[in-house]
Amino acid sequence: MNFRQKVYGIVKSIPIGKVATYGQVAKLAGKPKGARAVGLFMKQNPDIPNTPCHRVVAGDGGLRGYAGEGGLRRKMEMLKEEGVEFVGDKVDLKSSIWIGTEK
DNA sequence: AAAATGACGGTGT
DNA sequence: TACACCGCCATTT
Repeated sequence: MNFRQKVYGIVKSIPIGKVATYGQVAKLAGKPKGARAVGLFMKQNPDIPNTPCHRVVAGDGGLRGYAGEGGLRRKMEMLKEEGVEFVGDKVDLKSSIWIGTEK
């Protein structure tokens, strides 16, 4: 499976009301340092209805960007609507971060 | 094949 | 805490 396929698969597994960081997704995909590549995939594939790229945020909880309509503003609204807790303009990671493949 | 780019992350100042 | 730099990865030109 290609790296980007893994990334999409992981992003699709993020539950509603939770978010994951680019670094976290990259790590789960097998590339702990591939956070940058993850963001690149999101930007180039925001049209995939099964890939909630808006649930992927930066390591500090800040929103880096969103290729869909409304940009970052819309992205934040969507997350809030799903139940993600916000602290100012950032996501409250300590309570809304997704524990991928948690065991 | 080589260089440039970008929705990142960590470290240093 | 805010800004600047460097290192990483995959894609695109």
